[in-house]
Amino acid sequence: MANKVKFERENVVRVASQLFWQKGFHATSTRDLQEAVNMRPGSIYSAFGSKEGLYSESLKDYTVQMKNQIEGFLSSADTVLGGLRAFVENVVIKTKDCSPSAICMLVKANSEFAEKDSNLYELSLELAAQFEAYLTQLFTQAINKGELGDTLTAVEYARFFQVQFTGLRGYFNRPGVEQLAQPMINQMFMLIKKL
Amino acid sequence: MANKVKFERENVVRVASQLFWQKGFHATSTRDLQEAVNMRPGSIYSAFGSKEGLYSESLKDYTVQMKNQIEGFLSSADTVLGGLRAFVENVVIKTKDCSPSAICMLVKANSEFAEKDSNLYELSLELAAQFEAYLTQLFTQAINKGELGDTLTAVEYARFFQVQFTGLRGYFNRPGVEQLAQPMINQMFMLIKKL
DNA sequence: TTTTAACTTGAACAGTCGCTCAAAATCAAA
DNA sequence: TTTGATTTTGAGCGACTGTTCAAGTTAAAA
Repeated sequence: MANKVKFERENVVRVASQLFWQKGFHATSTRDLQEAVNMRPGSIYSAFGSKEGLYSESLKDYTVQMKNQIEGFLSSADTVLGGLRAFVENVVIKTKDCSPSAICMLVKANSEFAEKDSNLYELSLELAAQFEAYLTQLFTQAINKGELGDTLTAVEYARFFQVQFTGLRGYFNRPGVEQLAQPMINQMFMLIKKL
Repeated sequence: MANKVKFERENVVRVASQLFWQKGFHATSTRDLQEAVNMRPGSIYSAFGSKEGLYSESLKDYTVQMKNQIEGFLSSADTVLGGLRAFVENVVIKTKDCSPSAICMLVKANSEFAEKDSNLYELSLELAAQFEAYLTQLFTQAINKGELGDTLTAVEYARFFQVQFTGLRGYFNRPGVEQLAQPMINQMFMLIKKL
């Protein structure tokens, strides 16, 4: 005794995620979203509760997608560092045209939500902490496999990676510097190994 | 035969700058600004033309202030690198409470304005390019003074500095990681010297 | 086929947005 | 003191915001 939902929740979230990533939360209107996901306000609000609810689900999905992407590169690489390098190269170099922004959506979120007690700010912190924990796992593997020395702990490598990665993505969020990407990524991984 | 303006343009821009830096352009309403600078809409609009005009002037002022700050640290330091280090330490560590955000306002601007042909996006690019040119000057001095080798060119040092600095500021835009700041800054300047 | 709970629709609400402009206030020059 | 150009004021405009909900549509269960 029911009617079935006519939209695929995964697709809707993915489309919303792209729009939010591109324009940011505040500059994306609910009418922008309605058009992008082809749903009327009532359906959106019954499915996600609010604009904030949809953003929340979009940001969570973004981090899942990012981890999936890393897993993909890891599974077709000989080493953990090789997988991470392929991931960084893909994000910084190859997706310049098809990605809504060079800057990580998590970083954008952390930058946009200023009030320290807002739900979305706290969500961005939580997801960033999860991602750091995930990276720490990967660097633990890299150390155990002998790819890296143990002058730094895994979490220290993870922090260093994040600083470099965020810094690079910010730097390449502009036109005309494409040819600098590969040498700077080479430098980044050279530094990781020499730390 | 006239009336004189009753506000000090510099102060108004500085206050507006803090608010924009904290909340971002889209999340700052003209009524927020009116209250913060204690001016009525008519006065603001006759002085700055639009919300965008006031933001534009605020962002320009921000970069001037940042350069002034660097000049201050340079003039009371023995070396260029020492001055830059004092600046970085001051920004990342000491201003955690009194600064609207750990993240550079220029980086926030570059991240917020997605449309590549918008005035404010192009302004953020222009100011970032100016800042890179300024840093390049400083690293040219550092090389000439023998503080750094010349395996990298001045502009390459400047790019490396920006990536590190932006990455660090992004990483420290969260609570509970304060004690990591000094070691990571030490690491940053160790790397610059060893490049 | 009828019933009925679930889903979709889109007009519309109350509030906020960036911004305008006629009127009032101000003060240097005449 | 009068004049008149300039600045300040704040009510209010039209557009847009996030969100609601009564009415319409759908399809599984009876």
